[in-house]
Amino acid sequence: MTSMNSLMWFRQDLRVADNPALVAACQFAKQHQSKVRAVYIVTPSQWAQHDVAPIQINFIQRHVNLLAQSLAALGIPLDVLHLEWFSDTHAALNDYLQQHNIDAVFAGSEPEINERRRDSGLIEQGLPLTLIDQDCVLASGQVQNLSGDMYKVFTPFSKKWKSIASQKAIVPLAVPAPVAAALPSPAAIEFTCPSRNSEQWAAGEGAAKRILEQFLASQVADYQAERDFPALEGTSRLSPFLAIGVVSSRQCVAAILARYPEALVDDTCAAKTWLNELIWREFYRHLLVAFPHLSMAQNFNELGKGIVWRNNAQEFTAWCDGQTGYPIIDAAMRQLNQTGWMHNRLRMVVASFLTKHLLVDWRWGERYFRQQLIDGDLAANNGGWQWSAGTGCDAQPYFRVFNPMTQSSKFDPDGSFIKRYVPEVARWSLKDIHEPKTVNVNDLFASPQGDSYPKPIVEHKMARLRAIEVLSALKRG
DNA sequence: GGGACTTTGCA
DNA sequence: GCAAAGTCC
Repeated sequence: MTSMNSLMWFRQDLRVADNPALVAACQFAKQHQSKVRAVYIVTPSQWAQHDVAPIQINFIQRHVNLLAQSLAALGIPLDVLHLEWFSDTHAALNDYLQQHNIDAVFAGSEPEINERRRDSGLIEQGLPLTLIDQDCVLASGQVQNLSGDMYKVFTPFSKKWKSIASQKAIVPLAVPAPVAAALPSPAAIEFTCPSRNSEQWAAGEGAAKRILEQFLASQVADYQAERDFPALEGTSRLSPFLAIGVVSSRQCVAAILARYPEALVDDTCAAKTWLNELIWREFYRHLLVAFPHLSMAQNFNELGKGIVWRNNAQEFTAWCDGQTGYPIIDAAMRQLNQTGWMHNRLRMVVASFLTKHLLVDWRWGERYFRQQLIDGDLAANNGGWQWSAGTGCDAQPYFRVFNPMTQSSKFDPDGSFIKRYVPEVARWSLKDIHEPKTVNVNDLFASPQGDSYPKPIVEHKMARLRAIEVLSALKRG
């Protein structure tokens, strides 16, 4: 005899609110008057291969612990399975299903190729797994151009996205009702993985909800004006939560619509710029599903294969360490290294500098970002890097090379962000901070301890022309 | 400070 | 024909 229990398998959807797979698991159990269990699977080797940042792993661990508590209140026990690779999942889940008389497994879909292969493999091998689209407001494949294909340009995608979304009720799902008596508070769970303290970030669905509400109440209208200034807290700072699904994009869009009901149809809406950022996220996820080679470190645009990267290892290390001699670049990289997060404007600036000025393969930078970022997300990270390198979709003309000096004076005009992370230049003039001299007279300020600051690693004008020449030669064929 | 530098998808 | 997170002169 079978007891028809159900299993909720949590992955990148670490929340009990607006979680359609969890709701499905609870409904299944209710129909069959049976029980619900939940699992989270830790795969250190797979994560290492995917370059998941230790700080993100720590953030996930904190949320799995909080999730276990929330689920206990609903009468759902959470087990954490420690495996190594995705390929170990089938055997482990099969055992688990037998052990607990489980007949149905529910999980939210994920866009990355290894994750999708794992899931389709499990289904082929007979695991009773039901995947439910949950990581986007509009599921991959639902936003198509008139030829029935995925868009390759953001603006028409976003227009179509809004027109479809405006026809739909965007209503987050409630937390499911308890399925059984509350369970005792679960024991703390620790992953056997490299970990790096993420306590600088509040954790939990409640914290994410508060950040979202506060941002919408007081900042979203100024987002367009303030989002480009790293010294300000002008961005939502929700990316770490979105990346692991502590908050869903549907919750974010619904929260926008609660305050700005016209957001999807009125281009002058105060929330439109931030809404567009959420649509960028969906765009990149849809792209990852439509073009699986993006998950495999390949150029979106075939032409990218022809770029002869310089790939100078010392220059790459200087970039990673924040020692390029361009204060804006170094401040940005040090923010990443010290906090596990970087302001979005600066992500574009440093990516342009690495790929264009230094001609280092965008994959090197993309990988380094994933290794450091608390909000690491393959789709968005890859999309952003390829956009910067000029190998991506939404093609920018190849001669667009960010000028680090212009970007510096435009977006950190008083140098306050730079000085926070590059104290060596604190006493420099603003002009020198924004336009570091190739021959560095500021060495005079170096202290006897030797905390001098490097001269610019590359001269802008030469590097710009060099990058444009490499790319234009490619276009000429 | 406005136009030139460009390619490509999309309607 | 329009647009695309820029720079240069």
